[in-house]
Amino acid sequence: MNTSTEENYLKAIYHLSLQSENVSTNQIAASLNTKAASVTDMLKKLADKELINYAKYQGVTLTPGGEKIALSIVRKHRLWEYFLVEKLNFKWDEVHDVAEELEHISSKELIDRLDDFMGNPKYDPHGDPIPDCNGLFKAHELKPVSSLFLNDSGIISGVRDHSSSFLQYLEKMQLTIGKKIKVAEINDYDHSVILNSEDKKVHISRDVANNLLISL
Amino acid sequence: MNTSTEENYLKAIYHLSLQSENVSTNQIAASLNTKAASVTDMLKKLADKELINYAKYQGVTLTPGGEKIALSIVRKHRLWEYFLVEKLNFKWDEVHDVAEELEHISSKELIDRLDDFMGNPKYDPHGDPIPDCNGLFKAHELKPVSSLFLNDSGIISGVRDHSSSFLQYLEKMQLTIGKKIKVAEINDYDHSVILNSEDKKVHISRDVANNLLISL
DNA sequence: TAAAATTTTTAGATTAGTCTAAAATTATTA
DNA sequence: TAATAATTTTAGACTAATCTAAAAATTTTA
Ligand SMILES: [Mn+2]
Ligand SMILES: [Mn+2]
Ligand SMILES: [Mn+2]
Ligand SMILES: [Mn+2]
Repeated sequence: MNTSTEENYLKAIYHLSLQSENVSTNQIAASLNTKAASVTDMLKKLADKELINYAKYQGVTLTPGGEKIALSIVRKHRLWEYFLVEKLNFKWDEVHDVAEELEHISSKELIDRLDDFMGNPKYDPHGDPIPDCNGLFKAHELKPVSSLFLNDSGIISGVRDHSSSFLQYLEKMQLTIGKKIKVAEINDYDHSVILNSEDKKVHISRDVANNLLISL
Repeated sequence: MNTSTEENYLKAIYHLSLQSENVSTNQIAASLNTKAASVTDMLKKLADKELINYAKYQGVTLTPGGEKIALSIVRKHRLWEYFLVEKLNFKWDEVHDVAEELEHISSKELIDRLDDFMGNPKYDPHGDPIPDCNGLFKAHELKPVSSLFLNDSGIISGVRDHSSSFLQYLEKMQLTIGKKIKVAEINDYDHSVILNSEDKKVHISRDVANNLLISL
C-alpha cells in the first residue's frame, strides 16, 4: 500500500502530465504547496517503487503502475464529489476539500459500490470525467467560450478554474453545467462576451470566457 | 486539529472507560495493537493537550474535551457503518474496517448531512447507539441471553463480540438484530441454550449466549 | 560560449509515531 | 514485610515527511 502523501504526489504528477508530458520538480512543489527539496526526496521514493520514471534534473513521468494509482485516486475524488452534490446537497463549490480527504479511503469495494449506488455517473459536478473501475473514461470535446464566434451556441460542460470563487460566480450568473448558451455579442475592445442563456443576457469578462468550457 | 492517531487513542480510552473508569497503559496498548512504551509517549501528548487526565503509573481518564472528541469519532464510525449496510448493501460483518478509516474524515458538515440523509438513525448495524451531533445518545437496556430464564423472551438488540466470525455465525443462525426470541430450553450441564426464533429452534453454546444481547 | 540566473539536489535538522531494552515503580504473595 | 512479579516509564534508535541553507547542474542571455 501507499501513503496518502504518495497518492497526492502521483495525482499531482498525473494532472500536470496532461499539460506538459515531462513534469518538473518545481511544478510539483507548487501544485502541492511544498518545497522543491521535499519533492526530490519523494521522487526518489516513488522511483524506487517504480511508480515514476525519474532521472536527476530531467523531470518525471508516471509509469503504467503509477498512472493506475493516480487514476484510482481521481476516480475516488470525482465519485465522492458527485455523492456530496447529488445525495447530500452540497454546492459544487463546497466539495473539493472534503473529497481531498475521502479520495484516500482505501477500500475498492466501497468505491465500486458507491459508484453503483449513484448509477455509475460519467461526469463529476464540475464536468470532469469519472474513470470507471478499470481507469477508463472518455472526456468531452471541450472548448472555452472565448474561442466561439458570434451566434455560436453550445452547452456548458466544464470549467478550467476550479476555485470556489469562480464556481460561486458562475452559480450567481446561472452559468452552470448543462445550461445551453449562445454568443450574442463579442466586444472587440476587452474581449468580453455577452451570452444568451435561457432568454437572459449575461455579460462575462474575457477571463470568465477563457475558463468556461462548452461542448457543441 | 488532532491526528487520526490521537483520535484512535481517545476512542480506545473511551471504550475502555465504559468497563473500568481508570484505564491502564497496557489496556490501551492491547486495544490498539501497539506497545506500552508507545502508549506512554502518546499519553503525555494527550495530557499536554488537556484531553486526558494522566498521572504517571496511575492510568488515565478522559477530560470533557477528550470525551467530546471520542464521541464525535464514535458517531462518525457508527453512522458510516449504517450507511455502508443500509445504502451500499454491505453485510454487518464487513463494515468495521472501512468505518475505521472513514471515521477520521474531519468535515462536521459532511457527517451531519449524512446523518440527515439517512433519517437520523439511532442505532448502528450492530445495535450500538449513535451519538447525535451534540454527542448525546441513550443506550438500550441490554442483557445477555445467558442471563435469561426458561420461557423468557426478548428482541435481539446487540452483540458483545464484534468479530466478523461471531457476526457471520449469527447471520448463519438467523439471529440478527430485531429478531424476537424465546428461551425454550437451558442445558444445566454446558449452559447451552435452545432458542425459539420464528418457529425454528436454534441451539447456541454458552459463549454465544454470553455475547448475544437482548432487550425485553 | 562564458557569466548569470534558475532549477534541482544534497546535507543536516525537526516532528510524529513507533520500537526494543533497561530502569523505575507498583502490586502480589509468601 | 521483604522478595518477586508485573506494569509502566525512560533512553535511545528508526522511518516518513517536512524544512532551510548550501552545493551542483542546467538553462538563459548577452
Ligand atoms: Mn475537486
Ligand atoms: Mn471536480
Ligand atoms: Mn465497528
Ligand atoms: Mn458497529
